[in-house]
Amino acid sequence: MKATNSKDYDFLTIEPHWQTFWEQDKTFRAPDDFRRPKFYVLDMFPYPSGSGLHIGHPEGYTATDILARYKRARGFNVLHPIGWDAFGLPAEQHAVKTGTHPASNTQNNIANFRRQIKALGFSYDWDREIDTTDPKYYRWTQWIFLQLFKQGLAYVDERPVWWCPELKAVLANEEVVDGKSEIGGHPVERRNLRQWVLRITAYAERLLADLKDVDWPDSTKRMQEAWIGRSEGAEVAFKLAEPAQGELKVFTTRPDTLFGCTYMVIAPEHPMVATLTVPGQQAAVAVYQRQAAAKSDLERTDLAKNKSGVFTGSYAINPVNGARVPVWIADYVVMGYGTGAIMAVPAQDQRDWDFAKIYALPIVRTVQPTADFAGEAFVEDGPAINSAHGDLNLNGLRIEAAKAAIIAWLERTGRGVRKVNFKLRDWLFSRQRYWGEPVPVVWVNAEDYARAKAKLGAALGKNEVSYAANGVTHYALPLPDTALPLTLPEVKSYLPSGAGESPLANATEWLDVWYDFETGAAVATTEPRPAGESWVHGRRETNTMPQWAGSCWYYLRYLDPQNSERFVAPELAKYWSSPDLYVGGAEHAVLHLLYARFWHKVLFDLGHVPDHEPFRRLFHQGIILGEDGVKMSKTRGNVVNPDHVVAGYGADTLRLYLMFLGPLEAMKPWNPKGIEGVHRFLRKVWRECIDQDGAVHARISADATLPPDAEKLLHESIKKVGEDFEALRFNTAISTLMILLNALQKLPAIPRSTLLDFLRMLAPLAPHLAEELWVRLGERPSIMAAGWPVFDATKTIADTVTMVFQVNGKYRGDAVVPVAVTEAELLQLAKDHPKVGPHLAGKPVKRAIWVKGKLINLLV
RNA sequence: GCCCGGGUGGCGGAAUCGGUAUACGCAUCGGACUUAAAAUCCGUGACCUGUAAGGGUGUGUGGGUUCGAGUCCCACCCCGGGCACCA
Repeated sequence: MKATNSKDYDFLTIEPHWQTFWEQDKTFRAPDDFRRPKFYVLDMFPYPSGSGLHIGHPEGYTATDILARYKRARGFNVLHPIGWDAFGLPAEQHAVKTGTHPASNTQNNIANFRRQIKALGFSYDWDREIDTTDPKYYRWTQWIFLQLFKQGLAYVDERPVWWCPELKAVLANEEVVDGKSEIGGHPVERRNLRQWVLRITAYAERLLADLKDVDWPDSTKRMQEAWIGRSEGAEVAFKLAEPAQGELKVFTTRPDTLFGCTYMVIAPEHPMVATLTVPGQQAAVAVYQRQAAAKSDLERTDLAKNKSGVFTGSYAINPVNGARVPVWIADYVVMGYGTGAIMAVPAQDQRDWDFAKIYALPIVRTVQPTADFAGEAFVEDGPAINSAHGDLNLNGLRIEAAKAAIIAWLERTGRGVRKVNFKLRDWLFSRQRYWGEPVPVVWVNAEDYARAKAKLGAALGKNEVSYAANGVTHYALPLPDTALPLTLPEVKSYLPSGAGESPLANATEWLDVWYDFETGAAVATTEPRPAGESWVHGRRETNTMPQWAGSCWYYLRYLDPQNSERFVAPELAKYWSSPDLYVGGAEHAVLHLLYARFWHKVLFDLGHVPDHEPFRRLFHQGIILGEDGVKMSKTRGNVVNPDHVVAGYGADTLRLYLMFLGPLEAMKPWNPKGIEGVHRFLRKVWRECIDQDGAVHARISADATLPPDAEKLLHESIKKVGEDFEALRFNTAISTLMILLNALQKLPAIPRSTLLDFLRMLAPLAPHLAEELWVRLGERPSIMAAGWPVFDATKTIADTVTMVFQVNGKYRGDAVVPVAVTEAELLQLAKDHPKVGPHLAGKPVKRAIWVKGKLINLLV
C-alpha cells in the first residue's frame, strides 16, 4: 500500500487511508499460532448506549491499544479483541416506548459504536467481535448457567424486589428514585418474589484467599475483601427461658465477652418474633415491625443515629452463667447478616452501649479497660474480668486466649461452635425483564419430574430445584445442551405481565409447552400433545438473566468466538489462557470482577479453563472530568464528543492527548487548549519528515551521522519509552518523545535511521501518522511489523558527567567533570568554582559525602 | 465513623532507589520572520529581598529522622473514592 499524497499533515485523508489498509490487510488478526509467545490485552467491553461513545471509553481503549501495538513490535502474538455487552435496561425501555424490538435498536447502537471505535484506529481483531445478545453467544451463557445449575450452585428463593403497584412492574434499583418510580413517580414497595439465586457464597473463601494471586490495584482488592467480609467467631445457642420457645442462635466475633451479655436483640423480620412476643407486648411489637418495614434502606441508615427497639417480653438464658437476659427487637440488627439475632454486650460494643443507655439495660464489663480509659464501650484488648462460673474461668486472659478458651468450652458442652461468617450474600440472578438471556429451565410437576429423573438421573444435576405456589410444587428441569440456545420469543408488548413476571409470561405459545425432557423439543400446548414417554407439560421460566451474565465470561469467548461445539476449545483455552492485562473503570471493582471470578473458578473446577483466576493484571483508568473540573454530564453540557475531536484534530491527536493528560489512573479534567499542544507536536513530526512540497525533507539522509549527545539521547529514549509503555506510563513516554524530537530538530542533518527509530516509537501512540511517514520514508507497511528499535546500552555511556556541588546540603553550583574524577580533584574543582568557592573560603571541610555520578556534599 | 487514594508554579503534570524541585505541555510576556495575519522559530517563566552580583524562603500545616526530605516517620487540615448499626 502506498502513502497518501497529501502535502501537509492532512489527517482527514491519512487516517481513513490507513484504517482501510489495516482492515484489508487484516494487520491485527491474532492467529492461533501456538509456537509464538502470546499476549492477551483486554478492554472492558462497552454497553452500546444510544448516546454513543463517551470520551472515557477511548481513554482506556487507547492505553490497551498502545500496549497491544508495542507488544506486537516486541514479537508477541497479541490478542486484542472487542465486543458488545448489549443486553440491558435502556434498550428495553426504548422498546417499551417505541414498540420496536430491542434487538433492532441495539444493532443500530452497535453499528454506531463500531464506526466510532474504528475511526480511532484501534488495533482490534475484528474477526473476533462478539455480541452478548447474539443467540450464538448467549447459547453458551445459558450453557454455563446449566453447569452451575447441575453443580447445585443455582436455586430459587423468595427475595425482596422493588415493586410498583401502579405500574404493576418490578423495578431495578436505578429505576427507583427517592422511594418513587423513576417513570411516573409512583410509590414503590419491597415485595417478595420468586428469584433465581447463585450460590457464590460457596466460593467466598477462595474468592478471598486467591486475591493474593492477582496483580490488581490494592484499593480494588480491599474493596473485594470488604465486600466478601469474612469474620471469625462463634455461633452460640441461647436457650429461651420458656422451654417451649426453643432456642435463639447468634453469631458473635467476641465470644470471650459472653459473660457481659445482658440482653439480646433480634431483627424485626426475624422468624421467631411471633413466638417470642408475649401477649402484653404484641401491640407495641406490631407497631415497631410496621415502622421498620416502611423505612427504605436509605431512611434506615439515616435514622441510625438514634437507636430504637421494643421488648418482646421473653427471656433467654445466658449459656455461660445461666443469667436471664431480656430479648428485644430493634432495627439496628438486620436479618441479612449472621442469624439476624445478637447477644448484646454493651460494655464492649458501642452500638449495644448506646441501646442499653436508652432503655436502661445493665452493663457488665468483662474486659478490664486501661486506667486512663474515659470512653464508653471498651473495644481494645485487655484482661478478662467478671468471667468465671462453674468450671469455666476466663479471668485474666487477653482477648485471643479468652476466645480460644470459650470456644473450646462451647464446643465441648454443645452450646456453640466456631464459625466463620461472610457479608457476601448469594447472587440474585434473575430479572423480570424481556431483554436478557432466557433461563434455560422448564417447570414441571412432581410426577413428571420423577419420570425425567428416572430416565436422565445425574444429568438433571446434584440438587433438585423446586418452589411451591398455591399448594402446587414445581420442579426445574434443565434444558439439554442440544436444545440451546433457548431464544427469546417475539412478543406483542415489552411491558411487564402485570403480575410480577417478565413480558415473557405473555408469550403463551413459547411459555406453555409440551416438552420433551430428553431432547428439549417443545410444542405449544395449543397443539395436541406429541406421542412419546418423554413429553410432559411444562411452563418455561419467565425470568431472564441480569446484564452481568454475558460479561462474566466474554473474555473466554474471544479465544474461540466461532466455535459451535464448545464455548472454547481446550487447546485455545490453554494457549491464550486469560488476559495478561485487563483495563477498565473502577466502578466495576466489586460486582463484575467478583462475579466473573466466581464463574471462572466454577469453570476451572470443571476442567474447562487452565487457570484459577481470570484477570492476572488489572488496571483502572481514571475518570476524565469536564473542562469545568466536574464529572461530564449532559445536563451540565460539558460532555466531549470523540467524533468532534477526530474531525477537528484527528484520531492520533485524540489518542495522544488522552494519554498526555496525566497518569492513566488519575482523575483529570479535559482541557481544549492542551489538545493544541499535542497536535502541534504531531505537526512538528510531520514537518521534520516532509517538506513544503510534500517530498521527504532534504535534511534527512542515509549518510548523516548522529552527534554523540544526540545518539545518547536516542538510546536513552528507546529505553525509557519501552519501560514507560510496559508500566502504562504513557504521559512520560510522550514527553520523552517530545524531548527527543526537540533535540533532533536542532540538528543540521538527521540520519534516516534515526527518524525511522523515532517513528517506530511513535507508532503505538499515533499509528496513522507513523504508518504514513514510514512509507513516505521509503519503508513498506505496516510499521507494526518492523519491530522495536534496538537499545544499545554502550551508546548511553558518557565519559563526562555533570557533578553538583553542595555546601552544607545546599546547591551552590555544578561542573562537567570526567567520570573517573577523584575526590581530591572534586574538592579542588569546588574550591576553584566561582560560585562554590566563596562558601568554602577559610573553612576546613569536615566531611564530604560523595554520591558518584551525581553530587558531592561538603560539610564545613 | 471505618478503609483506600491524593494535595507540587497561573493550569495539566514530572521528579521511577532519599541526591540540582517544577522535566514535558498549556497559558503569559518579549523578540525574530511577514506588507499583514496565521503558522513557525528564539527567549521568558515560584516567592521575598536587592540597582546588581547575590542572599533568603519554598512541594497542604506542624514536628521528627538524615550530610541531604516532594520522597521516610509522627500528628493534624483539606479534597476525591468506597463501605457503613455486619454483631
